[in-house]
Amino acid sequence: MAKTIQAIRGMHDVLPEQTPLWQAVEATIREVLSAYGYSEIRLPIVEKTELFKRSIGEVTDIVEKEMYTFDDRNGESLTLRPEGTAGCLRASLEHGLLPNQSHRLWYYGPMYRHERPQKGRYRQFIQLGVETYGMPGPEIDAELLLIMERLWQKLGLRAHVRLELNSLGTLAERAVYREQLVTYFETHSQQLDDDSKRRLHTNPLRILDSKNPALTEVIANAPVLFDYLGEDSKAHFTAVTDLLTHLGIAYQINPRLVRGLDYYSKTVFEWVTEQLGAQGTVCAGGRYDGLIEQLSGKTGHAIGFAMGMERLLALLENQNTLALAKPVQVYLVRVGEQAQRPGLYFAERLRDAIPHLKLQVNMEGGSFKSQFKKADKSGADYAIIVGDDEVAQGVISIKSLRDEQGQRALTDAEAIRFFQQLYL
RNA sequence: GUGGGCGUAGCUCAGUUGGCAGAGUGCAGGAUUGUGAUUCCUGUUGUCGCGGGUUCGACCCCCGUCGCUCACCCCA
Repeated sequence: MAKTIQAIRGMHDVLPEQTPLWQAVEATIREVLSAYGYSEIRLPIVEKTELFKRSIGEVTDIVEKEMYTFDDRNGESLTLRPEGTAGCLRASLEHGLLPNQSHRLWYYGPMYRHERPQKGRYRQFIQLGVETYGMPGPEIDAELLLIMERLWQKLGLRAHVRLELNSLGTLAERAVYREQLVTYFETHSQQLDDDSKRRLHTNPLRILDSKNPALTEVIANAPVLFDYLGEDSKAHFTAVTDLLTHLGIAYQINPRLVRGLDYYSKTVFEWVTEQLGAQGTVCAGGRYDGLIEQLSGKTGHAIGFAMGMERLLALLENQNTLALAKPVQVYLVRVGEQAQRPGLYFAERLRDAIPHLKLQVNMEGGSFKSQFKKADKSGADYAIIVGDDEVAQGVISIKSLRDEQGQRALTDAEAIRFFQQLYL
């Protein structure tokens, strides 16, 4: 058993038992996004390493130690995408969707980060990404949150998530604040733990988010980012919160909310839950106006978010709010030499008559008993029986597996009509 | 990268101060020569994660290793 090849650590199979839930969630997501006029964009999973280094930030953990990077045959360094924003923006710039245009886009697919797996954190994980370009005003910030609000409600998860909100200001404003913050923490460095001392040089804003209770006091007395924001940033943030209030979306301002990626500015947000242990962030995002200029040299506006699908599914597994599709509605049992071909032919006629009918034909053989067991296990509503007796009499037998309707013998045409009335 | 817990049948898990490897479930067959889900009977599944050591003897003790899992870090 140990010799058989296993999946790569942190990369999981979604088994048939789980796929109906995934499909239901995916359908709900498409429904909500299309209600707001968003278009799907499909992007490569591999990009040039340089793209991620330049957009995410050279000194972030993702770039420093979590990327799946390898050399192509021509010696060029390539990387399995650790997130979607950079690739989406790259594609949009490359194909002239930017700048000076507005777009509302979404994508869905696997991302890769070489981290130690734990609950809600995997090396391959599926993200839904939503990105919008060309809209500087606070209304698009609010629209993204409205989309999520609507999605939570459709999924029956509204009570399980909380919206936290903050503004990081512009890159320039944050740089000034960052300097002040580093100075402050340096003068209090004897009160910092090892992790925080390390962050002082990598990502000092992260210290504010520390889980160490010993740091509560130092953090509480630290300079507050909001005081360093310019008039424009403050007005933008106020407008966003005002819109949310009037649209009836509950939120909490979290002045210590700091996104991990370098490119964020102004509005940032996280939807968090208490139910997933340490990985409580299910959906997060923010504005990244500066990244467009960074990658293209031209100014622009962008805001988006990403949602972790495995985390969403983990939340959903405790619920029972979605109607899941059955893989099989009707199961056809064939018994006896004379019944094999006629059973198969009838199945095709039935599929012609009801194209979306989910009809499975038993080909495993076996006794009546075992075929009925499989019919029952398939979850089908009805079993169709084609046996030698039926063939001799020119009929098809139909038996309900979910109630006490009993069994009936019908001609082919009657049987087709019977199922048409039920499923067409 | 660091630390804790756990690896026994397809699945969920018992097990013994070191002495023939178990149950439930699933699967197959039968009771019912053509009828599932309930009931009863019978049968079936193992390199006890892998490698080494100690021992007359190791699923059990020791060392190493791999995997899973949870937490730190970080993030969706």
